[in-house]
Amino acid sequence: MSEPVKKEVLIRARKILDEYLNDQNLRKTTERYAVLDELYKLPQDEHIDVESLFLKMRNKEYTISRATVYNSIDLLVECGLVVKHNFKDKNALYEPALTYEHHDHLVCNECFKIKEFLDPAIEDIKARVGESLSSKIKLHSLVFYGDCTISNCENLQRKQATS
Amino acid sequence: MSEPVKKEVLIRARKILDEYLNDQNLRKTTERYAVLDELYKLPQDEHIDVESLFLKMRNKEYTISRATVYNSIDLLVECGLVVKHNFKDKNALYEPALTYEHHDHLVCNECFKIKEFLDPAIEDIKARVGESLSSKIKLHSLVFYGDCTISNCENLQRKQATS
DNA sequence: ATTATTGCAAACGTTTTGCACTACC
DNA sequence: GGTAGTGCAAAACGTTTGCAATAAT
Repeated sequence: MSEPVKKEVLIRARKILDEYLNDQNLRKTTERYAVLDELYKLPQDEHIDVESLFLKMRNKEYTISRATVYNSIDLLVECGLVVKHNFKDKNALYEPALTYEHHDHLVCNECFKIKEFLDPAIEDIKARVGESLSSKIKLHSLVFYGDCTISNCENLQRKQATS
Repeated sequence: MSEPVKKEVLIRARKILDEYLNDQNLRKTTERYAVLDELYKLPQDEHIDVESLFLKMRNKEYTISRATVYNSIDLLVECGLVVKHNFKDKNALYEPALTYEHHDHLVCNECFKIKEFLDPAIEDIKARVGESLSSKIKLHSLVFYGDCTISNCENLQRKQATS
């Protein structure tokens, strides 16, 4: 299993949030930092939805409301500390933004496991398209959906075992 | 403004639906063909959501229910005649699949206009990623989000005029 | 005639909102 | 002390579901 983000990254993320809240004259509430912490504690390839994050936090020391999880996570997306994904047909999923290089996602059609990849050619496409359609492209979302070709995929086996 | 799909394409689409319904032993209801027709009447770069399609059809000769629009459109996606998109934060949007070559989308951050593009390098990325992550990639979704660099973008002006 | 499909309205799950209360500045 | 932000519950929103009525085979 992949490791959660290093402590230094979390510290850097907290600092960025500090600055953002200062700049925007927003208040430094414990809830905002708590949501940041929880998201940055996720293992590398895990993506979480708001409801799961809410329940997870409720099961710990936190007393936080659903509405505040929604508000805080939106704020974290705005200041670039968290990335929001809208994969096919699913609720929004979130992951920390500072942790690793920018990456894209491959969703398995069979077990729904999400794998990450990085292919620099996407930047070339972005440059060409931005040029030809007169747009300064800020963000992209690239998702592949495929069938696993590993003969006994552990994710699929685990999924079958539980259903 | 772009033109709607040529009549030949619609005829071809209807034929494919015929065959699909035959093969699957499903019934040829007027509603299924009506939804297909309406979607294939859209101008090239227009994408529509279920509610708008439902209202549009209700305002015409059709008497169709929301549930049937949902059911029919799902069926059309399954048989490959219609493509479903999940752009950031928005409801699902649909467009006819047979009309033009496969293309991807650039969403304007300012006016939300959706432009289409085609860059073959995406297929190279797909091949590399499929190989390295052991997946037979079937589908992809590539969306760029950018700021328009056209000095007086007509879409933006139109939007500002109405707000 | 049989039964898949429809239309409607109610139910569902996620997200947003309104408002009184709380805690940050 | 003033007000941004919270918690809660209700509302809103897109979508799905159950079921009786309808229409395709």
